[in-house]
Amino acid sequence: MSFETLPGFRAFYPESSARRADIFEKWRAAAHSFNFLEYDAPVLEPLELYIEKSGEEIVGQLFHFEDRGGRAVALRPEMTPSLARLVGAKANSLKRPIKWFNIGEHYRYERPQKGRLRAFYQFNADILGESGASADAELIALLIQSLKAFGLGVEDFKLRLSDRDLWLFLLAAEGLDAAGSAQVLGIIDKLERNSREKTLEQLATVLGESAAVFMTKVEAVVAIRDFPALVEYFTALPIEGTQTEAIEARLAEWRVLLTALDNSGMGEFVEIDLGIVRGLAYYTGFVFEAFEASGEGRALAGGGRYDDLVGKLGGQAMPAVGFAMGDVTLGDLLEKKGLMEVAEAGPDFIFIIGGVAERAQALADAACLRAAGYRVEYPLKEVAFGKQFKDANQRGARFAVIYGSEELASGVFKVRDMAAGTERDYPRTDLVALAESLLEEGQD
RNA sequence: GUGGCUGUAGCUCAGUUGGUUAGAGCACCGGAUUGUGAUUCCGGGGGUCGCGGGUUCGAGUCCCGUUAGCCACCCCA
Repeated sequence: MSFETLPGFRAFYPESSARRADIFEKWRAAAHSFNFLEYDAPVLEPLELYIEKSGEEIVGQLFHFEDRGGRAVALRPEMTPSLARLVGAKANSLKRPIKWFNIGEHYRYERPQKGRLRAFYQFNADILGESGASADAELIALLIQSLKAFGLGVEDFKLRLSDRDLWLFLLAAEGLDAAGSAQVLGIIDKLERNSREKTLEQLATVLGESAAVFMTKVEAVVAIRDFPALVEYFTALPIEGTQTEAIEARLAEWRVLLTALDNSGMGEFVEIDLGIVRGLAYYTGFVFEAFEASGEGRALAGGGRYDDLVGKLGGQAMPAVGFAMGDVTLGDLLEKKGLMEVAEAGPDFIFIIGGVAERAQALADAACLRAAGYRVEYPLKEVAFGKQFKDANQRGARFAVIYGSEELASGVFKVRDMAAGTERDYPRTDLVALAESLLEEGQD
């Protein structure tokens, strides 16, 4: 009987494990630099948690089953519902703003394809308890920094920024209620993927005869790329009274957001693009997605404001904004750009052991250096000298230390710098101090 | 869930119109090599040719099914 890895799941041999560790380290370092705190939640959750957030349709996309206690459970497909529950449960005692992040594996029962697997890692970051656009700016700055940390620049990726609130003004002007608006946003979300004819057809089912006129408005809005044009378009809308003030207020929020991003040095990555509205209906304000600069591929990261969700899932209402970044699309991009760290570091020291008699001293020294935190390797069986050096070379050792009868007889610590090819004797005094100076300064 | 393409050693691949015991390079292990590493030489392990069925005297090769991978659609939290 033979077994294979389940579809859409990956095994991590040391090389890919090293790459994954590198990605996690950079994500974590970025989050820490913005003073986000790490949290975690169960991988297995009540199925109901996801149905409550996303509706019954979600069940078909989940790994779910009934546990032996008769509970309907699911492997987490995303982090946000768990986060909302955690925060909601302690809402009154948590210092705000709450800035939290998580790096964890998520599971979705979907057909694997380019940039999408069934098990993948996500970096989630959220700011809760602050409704102002400064929070959106802080979060977006973290998102951009998290990508820059890999050496990616403006020529590699961009962040497409949009706003569902602005869309709602437009839709209200068309006389649409909440349900109709949600429907139209769903159509706009697919604008890029569908033909103009198909989009028109879909709009007509909601708007009837005004669909064609509305379509031209949509095309004008989606073409806007800079803030002055955005202001011009929305202040010129034929809308009166309190709505006009609301639009003014909304544009002021935009100003706060864009100014903060410019001041943080992130402005160059941001591109206004109201074509982004994001699929599910719970987003309430700014929404954004990061893409490869060429526009190819799936989104590198996506997020937005969700001011109503915590109240719905956690009981206690709380404004929130967050993003998620996956390891699969990012890994593909890093690979393509040649920015993927490939190998795990080699050992600091490999011991070359002459024979059974010399092994005792080598083991004692290895234990000493290992206790001090150095990476030390030695052969587990008796092997010819030449082979040991060859092996040390192949394993990428920084230094080889020779344990032969001559060295032990004369009481020296003979160290060979594998890269330089130099070899020197050192007195057998403080090995840890010697190791430290060798690794810092090398061998003269 | 739907469709297209592809499955021969760990990896990259060869394998003639269907014909005996399925090969190469790389990688791995051992040796030449009992005190010095990237070269060289020799040897070795590793395959139910993705799996199942069919056609045939005979199938890695042809046909059907299935499974997995890749890609696209649906969906994308």
